[in-house]
Amino acid sequence: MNKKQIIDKLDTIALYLEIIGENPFKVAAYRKAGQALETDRRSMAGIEDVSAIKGIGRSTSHAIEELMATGESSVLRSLQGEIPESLLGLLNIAGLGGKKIGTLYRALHVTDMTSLREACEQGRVSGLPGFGKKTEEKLLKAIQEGKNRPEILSIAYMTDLAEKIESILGTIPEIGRFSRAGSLRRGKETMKDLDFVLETQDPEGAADRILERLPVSEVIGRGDAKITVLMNDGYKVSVDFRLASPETFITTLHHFTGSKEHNILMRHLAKERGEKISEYGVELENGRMITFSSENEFYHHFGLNEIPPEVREGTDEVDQARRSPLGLIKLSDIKGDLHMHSTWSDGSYTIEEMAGAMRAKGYAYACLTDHSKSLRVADGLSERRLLDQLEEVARVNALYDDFTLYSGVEMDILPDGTLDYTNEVLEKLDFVIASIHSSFNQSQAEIMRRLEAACRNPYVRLIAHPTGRLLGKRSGYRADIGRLIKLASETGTALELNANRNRLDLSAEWVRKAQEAGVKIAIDTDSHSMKMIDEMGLGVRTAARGWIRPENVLNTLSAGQFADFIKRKKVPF
DNA sequence: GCCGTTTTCGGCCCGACTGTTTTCAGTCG
Repeated sequence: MNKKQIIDKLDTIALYLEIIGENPFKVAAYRKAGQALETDRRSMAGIEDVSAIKGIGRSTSHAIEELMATGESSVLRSLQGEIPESLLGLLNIAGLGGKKIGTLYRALHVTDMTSLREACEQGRVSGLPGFGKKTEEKLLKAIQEGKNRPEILSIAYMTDLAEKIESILGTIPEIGRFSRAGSLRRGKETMKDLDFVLETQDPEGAADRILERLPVSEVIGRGDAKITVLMNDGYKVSVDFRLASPETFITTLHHFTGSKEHNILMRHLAKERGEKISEYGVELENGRMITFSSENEFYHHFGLNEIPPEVREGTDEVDQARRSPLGLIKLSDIKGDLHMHSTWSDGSYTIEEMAGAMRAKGYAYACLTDHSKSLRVADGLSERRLLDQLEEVARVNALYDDFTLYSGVEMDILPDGTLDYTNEVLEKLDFVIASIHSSFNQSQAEIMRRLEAACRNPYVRLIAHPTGRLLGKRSGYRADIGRLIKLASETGTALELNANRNRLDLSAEWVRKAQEAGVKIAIDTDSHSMKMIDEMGLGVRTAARGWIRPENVLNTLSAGQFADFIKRKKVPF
């Protein structure tokens, strides 16, 4: 059994314990043991003694060892004998937790969605202690809605929705500063809901305006400090608005950015100092409450270097930040964009317009990388047009003395493993990207043969969007990314982190492994329009999630360093 | 169930909101 499977089993045990009404700390202990395993960066094979890990004790280490040896757990088996597995599914229903499910099972023999719905319809639920008419109605509604609401939505979808919401929040006079919080602010690829923190002196008025101006389909909850609504924008999405006073804005933002696990780490740290953290501030030992003007200041108070939202996942970020600055990549480290398209293939703006926009962004250089001839749908360039394009690149370059446009191409790796241009053509270009746009259904061996051919070509400097995935839409081709990282390292080929919100390809997890292997990363927008140039921020944040440092990113090189890189021949990393 | 140069017992992160209650349990994040 691999680590992920073991963690899942520990979580399942916790769910069972929750439903049978076990001591909540015992429930939490199984979850914590799982988290402790996840935080440990070693593989299961690399861990000699699981009980030596903090948070894993006698019982949990026994369960883990059993799972490793046999794939089964005696604790889990006996729980499975006690109550039906189908009850676990009920935990997905809003408003139901272990206690209530336990009551429903014992009193009404409810075992799954169907029997719960019947019990509600027959009015038997409202008679139970702790349940009432309203609960019964809510449960019925939650069962209905659960069927047509996806459990998680992609960062692409949620970013679009967040932008719409923000454009409206900006028009509300009762609201001062506001910020995204939660998973979206941390840059997670998928999430269940949206969170915003709003600064206001008039919570009542702010809440009224929000409900008037946003397309809200239902108000789930409303209090003095927060409102929760459902917005219908194709999917029904739950959105939380947390209302904070100007003084408590930063601590509230920190609290609702999470993650929950990160907050727990921070509160432990506070507790050791005799202090207490809440969304309202930090309560000192003498009882005085203090607030902060930035999150940076908040972390400094605890003797920590700043921890960006992207790595607040409750792993070891607090320990790391205590030792030294995390040194993660920031948007301001980016000096150029190495992947963009113009009207010569499928872009919407001319070469001159795109170059001007890149320069206006403050970049020192950019690479023009239109599509190659085989990508007919994108009007890929023939050898003739590609060579003609060099003249236009030279003309545009002559316009600037503080910006360099490099000539390049995004060349297709064909299904048979050959490349779309000969080396005689490629050697005339400054920067060659290779990527797969066809025959996604090939076997892993065939896909890897293509990627290997590209890596071994002396002119290919970068593999773009290495997995071909589209978040929430398609999983990509069958690439073995572990193997690709080895090939990239051997051949000195960089790997892309494509910043497009629909791609984020490679993912944070994979770029982290690439960095560990010494492979350089290029964070590119793959812009087809001027607006898309701004997607760089999301790419950088995804890299930060993978703990990427600027020195491992190709497009953090200064103008001079990048010019040298272009001139040099490929060598292994 | 786990943990400890404050402790081997008694804590375990903290608060909002809802619906059920007449002061609080359960759920959620």
